[in-house]
Amino acid sequence: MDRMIKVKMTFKGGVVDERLARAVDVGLSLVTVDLAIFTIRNGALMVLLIERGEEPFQGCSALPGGRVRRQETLDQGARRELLEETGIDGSRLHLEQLGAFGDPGRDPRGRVVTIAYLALGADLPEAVGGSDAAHAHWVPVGEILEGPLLLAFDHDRILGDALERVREKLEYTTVATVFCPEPFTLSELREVYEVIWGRELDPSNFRRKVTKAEGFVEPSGGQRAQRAGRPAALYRKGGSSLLTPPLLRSAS
Amino acid sequence: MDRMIKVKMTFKGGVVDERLARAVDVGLSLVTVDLAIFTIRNGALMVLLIERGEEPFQGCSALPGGRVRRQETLDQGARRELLEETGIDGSRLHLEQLGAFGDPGRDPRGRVVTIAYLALGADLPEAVGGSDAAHAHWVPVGEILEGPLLLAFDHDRILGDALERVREKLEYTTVATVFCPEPFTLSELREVYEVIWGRELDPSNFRRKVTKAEGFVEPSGGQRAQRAGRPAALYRKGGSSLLTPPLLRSAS
DNA sequence: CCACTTATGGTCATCCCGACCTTAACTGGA
DNA sequence: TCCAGTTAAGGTCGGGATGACCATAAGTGG
Repeated sequence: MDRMIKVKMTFKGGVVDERLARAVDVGLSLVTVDLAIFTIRNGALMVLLIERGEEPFQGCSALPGGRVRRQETLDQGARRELLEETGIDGSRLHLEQLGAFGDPGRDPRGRVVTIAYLALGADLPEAVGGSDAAHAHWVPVGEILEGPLLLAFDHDRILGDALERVREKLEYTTVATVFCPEPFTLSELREVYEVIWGRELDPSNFRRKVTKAEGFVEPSGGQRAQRAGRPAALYRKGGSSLLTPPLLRSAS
Repeated sequence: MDRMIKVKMTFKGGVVDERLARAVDVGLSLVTVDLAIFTIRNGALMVLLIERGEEPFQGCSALPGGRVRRQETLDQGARRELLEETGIDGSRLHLEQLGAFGDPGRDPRGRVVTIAYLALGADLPEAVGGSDAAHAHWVPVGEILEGPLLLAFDHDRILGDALERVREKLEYTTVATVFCPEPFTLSELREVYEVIWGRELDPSNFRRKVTKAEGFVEPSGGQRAQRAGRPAALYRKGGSSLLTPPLLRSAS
């Protein structure tokens, strides 16, 4: 480590050329954030994808994301990209780091390490503003993971990890409430679990668990008429973030 | 992004100077891996620390780690650093990514994003080989988090996150077995939980849970005499990695 | 007025869990 | 040799959580 290393790099139009590769030999890399943004629409779990306008993977779908800037934390970078892609400020939204993905070769331009984030929200807008997100659209998660559509880079893997993380989070935390616009009914909250876990839950037992768990939901008063049937009571999210006891997905 | 950006950087002796900061404006960063390596010795949870031989934080204790090389995955980089620092090949060892830490200012030399890893193992050697690890030593975790010893960079936070991750992992996975050299007794496995959770568990109830959980441990035959008392039966780790039902830390 | 739908609440057997007791098996000292 | 001490192993028992299921409430539209 005592020798002098000189590196000269040239960037043009976002394309990082081979000279970047030499820089990587001393530990340099591009660092980006990518976002797996989930919401529930029409009874399905949707993820926000953009259509890439440039190489590599031009025309492919990909998770939204971008480079981390100099003065910002990784969380701030994720929040900024979220705002640019969806126009959401992130106050009524759950955001957490998923992990780092940095296999060499995941980006043909050279070494790029991405920090993946998981974002969950209710009622995220259909038409997303911002310059980068001109071709952003919501896609059902089921269609991606089981269909022929392939995502750019290693975004399939990131999406798969994000989905598994969400499923686990529903068991041990109260995060499911962020999928529901307030106030919400217990049926709406139950639908969140059913959609994300892909199986039906007993309405009665679900109600018992949710109302008994301290700080999960609290009655907000009032009722809401459904299309049919008895009106449902309304609830707000409670103060707890951890769910005790947990609501485990059982085999049955 | 259509303009041409030229960056010239100079590195010497591992010190990244201010010219790196300009490179960061286009998304470049140093990427490192840091390892929180835990083992149990003398009834205490220990973490491997090194003494830094150079600025910044010269003389401070820090988690072992280093730069990610060009051709390796993040996991491979972590495994390589692990081998260099401990001489352990990692076959009888649990290694998983903890997360990325990249606050600007966490390293006074400039923007450095580190991918933190969690490593758990049994019987890790006291004297660690390798050039970088001349001053490596095991330190009880309790002394660090509650004592006056401050770690370099943001390694306090990484260590805290790693500790919380381990505590959670014991609840929902069978990873506790990697702390025990095989074959082990159920008392030895119970001590793992007691040391990491910082509370005592009922031996009888612990035995019931562990032996009933599918694939957690399996009898290996034979017994081992203790210093006093009835000899204990020996077990090996089972085939499951998920623990169902989980072994929750309760309030009582 | 009735069929249908959804919400809400209750029952009941089962399983899990924490607290506690009992017995087994071995060590070491009187 | 006998006994106290120690650890392992297994059982009991009440409370709580859970899943399966049933019953009633309270709306809708015919």
